[in-house]
Amino acid sequence: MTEKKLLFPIVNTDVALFTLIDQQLRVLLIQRANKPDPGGWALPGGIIKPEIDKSLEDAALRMLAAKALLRLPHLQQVATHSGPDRDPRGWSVSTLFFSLLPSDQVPAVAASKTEAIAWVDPERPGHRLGFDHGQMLAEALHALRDKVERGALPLHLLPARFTLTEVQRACEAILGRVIDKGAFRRQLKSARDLVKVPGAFVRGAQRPAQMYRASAGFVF
Amino acid sequence: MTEKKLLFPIVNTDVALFTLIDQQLRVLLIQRANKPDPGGWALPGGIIKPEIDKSLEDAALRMLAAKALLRLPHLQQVATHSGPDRDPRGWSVSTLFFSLLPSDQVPAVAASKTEAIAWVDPERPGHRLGFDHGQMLAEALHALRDKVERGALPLHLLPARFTLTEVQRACEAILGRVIDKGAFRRQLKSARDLVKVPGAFVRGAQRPAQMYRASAGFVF
DNA sequence: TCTTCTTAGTGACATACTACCACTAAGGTG
DNA sequence: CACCTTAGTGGTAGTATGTCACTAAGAAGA
Repeated sequence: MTEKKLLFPIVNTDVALFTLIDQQLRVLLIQRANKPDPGGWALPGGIIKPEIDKSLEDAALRMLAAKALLRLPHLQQVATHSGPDRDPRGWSVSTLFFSLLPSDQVPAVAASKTEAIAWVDPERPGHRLGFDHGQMLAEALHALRDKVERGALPLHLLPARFTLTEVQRACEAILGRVIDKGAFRRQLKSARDLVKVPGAFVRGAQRPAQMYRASAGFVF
Repeated sequence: MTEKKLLFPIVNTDVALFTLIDQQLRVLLIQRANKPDPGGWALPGGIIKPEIDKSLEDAALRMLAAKALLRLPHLQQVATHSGPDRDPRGWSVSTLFFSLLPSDQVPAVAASKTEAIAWVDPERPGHRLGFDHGQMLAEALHALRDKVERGALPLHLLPARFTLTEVQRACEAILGRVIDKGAFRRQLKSARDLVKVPGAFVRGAQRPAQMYRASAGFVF
């Protein structure tokens, strides 16, 4: 570390963007093109621009929008990391968010000319993560699991219409364990988060499955 | 807002410091002496100093230490607020923490020459709070309640040795409702957070009460 | 046409947990 | 020594949850 530390802290955001691919939980990593640690893999994020961002959330959404995600259905703060050494450019503050991307919108996330992307298993990212992003990813996953464990339904991972079994599979992918169908559906009924879509069924080589959508006042 | 906005965001911390006074939950407010909003009441906090602080937590502890609190037993992040207008000095980022002060250390917190202090009911602060500190206080209280509701024991609010009834009163003060003694003590037993202090009893006009202390590996 | 297979969807039971309440224990007080 | 107060324990009932069995409704194939 030979370069001079900045006088003001660097303020940036990072997002753990989760989705489902083949009913498996995946998180978005990007391969850095720019100054610190070029070629390294990291959570998407970057330095905020006070002249255009109205908040940290705003900044995080702006940076993801640059990666072809116009509207994210959800963004939740996890924690803020800080310190003089976690970013080689100097004293930095980084607010971590997690977000859920509907599985049918995965193709909308594309690699740019300069940055490669990868959807990886959040428990075994494979790529060595730069900065303290390994720890951050673990925290984001923990926050997501905790929320689902407490009964929140990760409907934002699914298309606008879905079956109850799809909701169950999404929860199982997040929690990493199988859930009993009967008990799970009991919970779904007691919560008021789901509404039947009349006449909409998924057909296959079995009994058709009723489709549902998130109720009006649903918040994850 | 006529003054020019700063180019870099202001980074500061705020702490909702809770304690028990007469078995009631109280939070520390200070009366601002300095530049923005002099005379207004706010949560203790301030701008970090990258040259001496090693993290946001470090900065928060340093500012509280200046108010005669050398060692705080606990500090937990709640959320980070941000935006161009929440602080009149310009675009700012503020990380909110909450902390618990043992009730027997309340006298150690003293007003300085320039700043008055007040211990107020977090649900009805009485004083109008500046910035967005009203909202922040509500969030900190919610985070504390949520944690206790999920079974965490607020032992840091109590002296090093305490009775089971004192633990129950502390939880009741936080949650704002009475708790059944039988059910509460069952929970205490199943958790492994408490250890009897042999031979230590509190005597009064009734059966003596066994004293306990936090177990070795206890974390709030 | 009818059998079989697969997943949707419901219900029944045992267990675990918890709210509510009653009871005994062990001091002090008058 | 009767009585008051709080400490501490245990029991019961109602609720929530895990486990599992069963029926429902289509497609596929003999």
